[in-house]
Amino acid sequence: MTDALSKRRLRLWIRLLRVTRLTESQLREFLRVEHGSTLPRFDVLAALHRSDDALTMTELSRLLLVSNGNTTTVVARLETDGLVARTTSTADRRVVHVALTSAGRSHFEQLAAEHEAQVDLLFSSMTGTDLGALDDLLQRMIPRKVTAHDADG
Amino acid sequence: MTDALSKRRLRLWIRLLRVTRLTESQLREFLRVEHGSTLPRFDVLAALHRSDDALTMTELSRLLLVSNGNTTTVVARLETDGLVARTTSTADRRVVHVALTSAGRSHFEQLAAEHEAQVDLLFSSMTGTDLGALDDLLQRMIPRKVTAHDADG
DNA sequence: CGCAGATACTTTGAGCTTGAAACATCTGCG
DNA sequence: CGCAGATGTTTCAAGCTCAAAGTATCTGCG
Repeated sequence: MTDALSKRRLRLWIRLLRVTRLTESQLREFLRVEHGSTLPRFDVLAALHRSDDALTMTELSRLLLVSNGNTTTVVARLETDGLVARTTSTADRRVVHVALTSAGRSHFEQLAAEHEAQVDLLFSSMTGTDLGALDDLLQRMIPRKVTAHDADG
Repeated sequence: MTDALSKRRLRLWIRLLRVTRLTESQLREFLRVEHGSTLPRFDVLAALHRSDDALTMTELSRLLLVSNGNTTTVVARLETDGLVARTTSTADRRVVHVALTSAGRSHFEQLAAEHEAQVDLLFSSMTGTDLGALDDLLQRMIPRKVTAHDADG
């Protein structure tokens, strides 16, 4: 019954998407109402904070799984707001280093604590055991790259 | 160790988001390259197809977890392309019924089969047992609505 | 050195997405 | 009946997102 399995995989994907969207919409609401911010802005700040403050545009794009053009616009806005600073690399003048400003750092640290509390609340039904099991499953769920050739077979 | 649990929940959320984004980007690519279409278009067609072809704008928005304004624009485009039809309800003239056209139906059925195959491929590492376990976990993971009051406590 | 291709980033055009405001219509209370 | 508030949809402004095209710079081969 390979057929049934593929249907189950599809249903699972839909369910996964649903949980993700509901969660995202809650977090978006939180960021907007409490901090006048957005998810993509938060994501950029989080990536910069986690990496001890020095990422290139390309690294940022890859970490966040978004296009390079996208990163440009979000970072540009954050720069306007004084939360990050862009500096052209001296070693390679094509490269732009993006770092948190001190304002950006303190802004994010405040945000991050509340964000973690929100996530904790949203997933309060998940026990330690659940988390372990789910983590294990998601680890193996990472989708393999599908090529045009795969679909032919 | 409530603290550690909240950190684990946060890590789990990040992991979940990552799997979802990777999958979405693969499916987006598939729809774009193979069919010149997009995920939101597919989602609307899927909802209409599943519900035996008669949904209002509001029902559609709720099913897809997107704003009502968003639904308007996606449906408008699908209508332009002749894949769906809008008709004002006679019982309540505020209400718009959206249905697949026959072109839309056959277009979607073609698409759906290939989409299911893609998902099957993306998650080919997931066994029947995995699916059962994950399904169970996701069921309980559905985030509870967080209110401003919750965060105060 | 010189130039061909690779790499880093930005710009562009189109579509998606949101929340809020505007509009149309309905429902129910008096 | 009449109108106040609720409900369904669209419009709007702003921001997000992508892929493709464009610009700047670098690297390595000759």
